[in-house]
Amino acid sequence: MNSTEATDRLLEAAEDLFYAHGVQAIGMDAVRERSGVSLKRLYQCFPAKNDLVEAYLRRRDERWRKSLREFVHARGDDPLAVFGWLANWFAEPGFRGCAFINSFGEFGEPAPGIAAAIRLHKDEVRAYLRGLISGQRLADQLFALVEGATVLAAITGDPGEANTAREAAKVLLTAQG
Amino acid sequence: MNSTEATDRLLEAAEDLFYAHGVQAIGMDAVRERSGVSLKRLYQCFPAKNDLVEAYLRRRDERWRKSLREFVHARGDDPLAVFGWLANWFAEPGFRGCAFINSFGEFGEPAPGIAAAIRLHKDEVRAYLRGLISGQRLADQLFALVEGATVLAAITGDPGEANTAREAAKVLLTAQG
DNA sequence: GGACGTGGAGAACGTGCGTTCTCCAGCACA
DNA sequence: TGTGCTGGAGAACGCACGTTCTCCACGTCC
Repeated sequence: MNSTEATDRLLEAAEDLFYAHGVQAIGMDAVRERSGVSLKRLYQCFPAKNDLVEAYLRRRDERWRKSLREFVHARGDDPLAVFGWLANWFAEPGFRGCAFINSFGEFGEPAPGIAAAIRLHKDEVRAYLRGLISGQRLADQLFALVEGATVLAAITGDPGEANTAREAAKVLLTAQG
Repeated sequence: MNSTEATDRLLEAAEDLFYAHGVQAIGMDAVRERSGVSLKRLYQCFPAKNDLVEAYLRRRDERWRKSLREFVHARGDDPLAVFGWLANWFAEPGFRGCAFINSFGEFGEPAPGIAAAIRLHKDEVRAYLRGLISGQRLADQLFALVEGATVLAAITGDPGEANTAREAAKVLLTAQG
């Protein structure tokens, strides 16, 4: 197994475990076991756990936004499609809310790289919405709805939060679009 | 010092520390030091850390909602006042987002009492908004805005998220109120 | 005054975990 | 065949922390 395949496997395992159970609840040994990569190799790829966490967040950001972008693009870049994508996401088995919000809660004072990854993700999503929607103010309003729906769906376990947010978004788009 | 004063001091210290740094980052010894209550007494009042965490959340829920309720009531129970209160909260030094969302992120699989306290808080806030706003659907939409603004203000550090949400709320209230 | 219960200070214990170290099997190469 | 290198398995180390235990000072009742 070469080094890039090892990092791939590690990131795959890390994402599954960190997202499902929280970063702090998962030890390096669990990542090793799940990935099948030895501990020695693990520390060659990621010198410390923080590095693995940061890489996990950055990779998840890329994949998450790509999935959203493609879904929405396939629907003619209709801003409301964002909420359709959310509905699917919330209904997935194993949905546990936004990995970045969860990580923000998990680390009182995150390591600089981790804090940066969290902020970057939100900045990127905001930028995406601003590109999708004419009117920066309107885009930011929809962004708040997206975040609120995600948090509430995670805590209450009700995927219907996506529809609530979607209806609000529709009103906002109609009134201000 | 009698037992009720000890629990008060403990809860005060726990809230300060848990909210500021996260629950996991704070050891029982830090709570002891800050409260001035001996470890023995601490474990008499709260047999395990989980019990202290749960009590912290339940107390914070009561105080948080009381503060919001009174602020809004003093402004004629205007639903938009909710967002004025948020703006004040976000601008407070030491604001670190919603303690319940943070705790949800912190514990992958929370102890049952803690999970219940988190869910209860959101249920209570939702119920409060539904009482404040005619139209359950509209109240739920505003609830999503509240949660989204809180999360974004915490992560970006920008208290202006309250105004963004407020403007959205105004449009929703006008269109559907 | 002397036995006794109460409560505090802090040591001690057990465990989990991030990180490093030890040891060895397998292999390339002379 | 002997020699060194690579990488894996897993033990070991150090530390943090939840929880319990030890010891002792102090006040209370016979």
